[in-house]
Amino acid sequence: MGETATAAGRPGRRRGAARERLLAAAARRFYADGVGATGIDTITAEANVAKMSLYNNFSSKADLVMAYLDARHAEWLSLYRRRLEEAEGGRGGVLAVFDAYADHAAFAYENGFRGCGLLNAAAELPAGHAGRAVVRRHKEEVEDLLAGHLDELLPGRPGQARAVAEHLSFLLEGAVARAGLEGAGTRLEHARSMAADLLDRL
Amino acid sequence: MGETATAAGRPGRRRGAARERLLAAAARRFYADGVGATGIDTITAEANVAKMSLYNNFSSKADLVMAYLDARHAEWLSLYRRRLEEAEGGRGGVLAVFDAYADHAAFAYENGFRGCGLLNAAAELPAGHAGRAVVRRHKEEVEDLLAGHLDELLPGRPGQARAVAEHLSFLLEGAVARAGLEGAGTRLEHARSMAADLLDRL
DNA sequence: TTTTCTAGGTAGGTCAGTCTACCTAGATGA
DNA sequence: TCATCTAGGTAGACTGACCTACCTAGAAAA
Repeated sequence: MGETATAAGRPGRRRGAARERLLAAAARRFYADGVGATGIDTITAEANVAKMSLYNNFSSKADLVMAYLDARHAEWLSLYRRRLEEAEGGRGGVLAVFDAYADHAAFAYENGFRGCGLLNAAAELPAGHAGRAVVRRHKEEVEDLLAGHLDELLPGRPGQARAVAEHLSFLLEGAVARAGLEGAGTRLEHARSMAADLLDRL
Repeated sequence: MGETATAAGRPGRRRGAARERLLAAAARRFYADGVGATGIDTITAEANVAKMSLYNNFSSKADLVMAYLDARHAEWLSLYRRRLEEAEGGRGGVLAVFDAYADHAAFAYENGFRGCGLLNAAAELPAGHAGRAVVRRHKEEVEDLLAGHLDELLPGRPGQARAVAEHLSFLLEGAVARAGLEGAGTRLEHARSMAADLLDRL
């Protein structure tokens, strides 16, 4: 690699940096190539980190996968909160959820957009794996957020709010899946306007 | 296994049987455990077939995966056609699509329902893989079928028919994904009644 | 001085795919 | 009806690549 051995020449020598670099590299590779298809060596090489640093920071690859899932959920949440700051009212809140997904889709992924990273990971995980529960909770949380905004739009009608929240969460989930197959965000734009129409007709 | 070596005692000795047994075993394991997590040896063992029979019938594991994807698409289509026979009109046709997915979900999978087998496989396949195009075409075909039934319900309004078809296909796709995370068909029932409501309001 | 990093290696397993050597059901032809 | 031929089946060893997980020895940082 022609790199010098001086500390200045190596960006990764900061204390605690290995964990961050590992998580970032794992997120890139897990999303672009899949969890099973990504080996330990690939991740440590991309993170510019020694193999043992992985096992000093995570107890196993499975542990790293769980950290990836938690991080991706947190990442989406922060996109959502940023959108929410600019949003107004229940309608704005609902659309902020859709926009947060669009923001996530617009990231510069190496192999293009491939759908929801959490759902893709869940598809690979074995039946009882704890990671599948994380993904399920993420989807439920998104639906809950939608329900909260709809409560604002439908005061005194919590039943309808929940039903519409489920409808919108299916719409969003389906659009993300289709967008992932096509590598483009068009389907997400459609879903957003479908959601807006649906809110107009409430 | 205590099996005798006589031809009668071995079910797999019929000519051409190896391919069928391999496809059936691959379908079970690929769906329940994932494509990447399922090895060649597992499939041949479950099919009660020699390893060479796999390579006599398929050029590689990738080839077997493609055959699995085609077979699963064909399987869904036959479920749909069966539902369509009992269905009446455009409304019945739309609901037949939803019912076909529910039928697929009700199969006795070893690890329970895990969502759309095609979408799950696509999540594991690398970016340019031909299998991803198969899955994409399957989803487009489903949307086209919906659009055809909606043309019947919305004569002279093909634009609206296409828009509603996209909406319904997202609804269906999202519900399947959520149902797969939960291992139950409840979400699919909800999606079906959402679709019925939506048709009533056209 | 202690902690955390580094490079690189090792152990033990699993993977896809190939090969050899043999077997058998069923079509073909006398 | 019987002998033969052959496509497609069998069991299982084997190769080379890759996987996770852990280890070592020394450098760097705090």
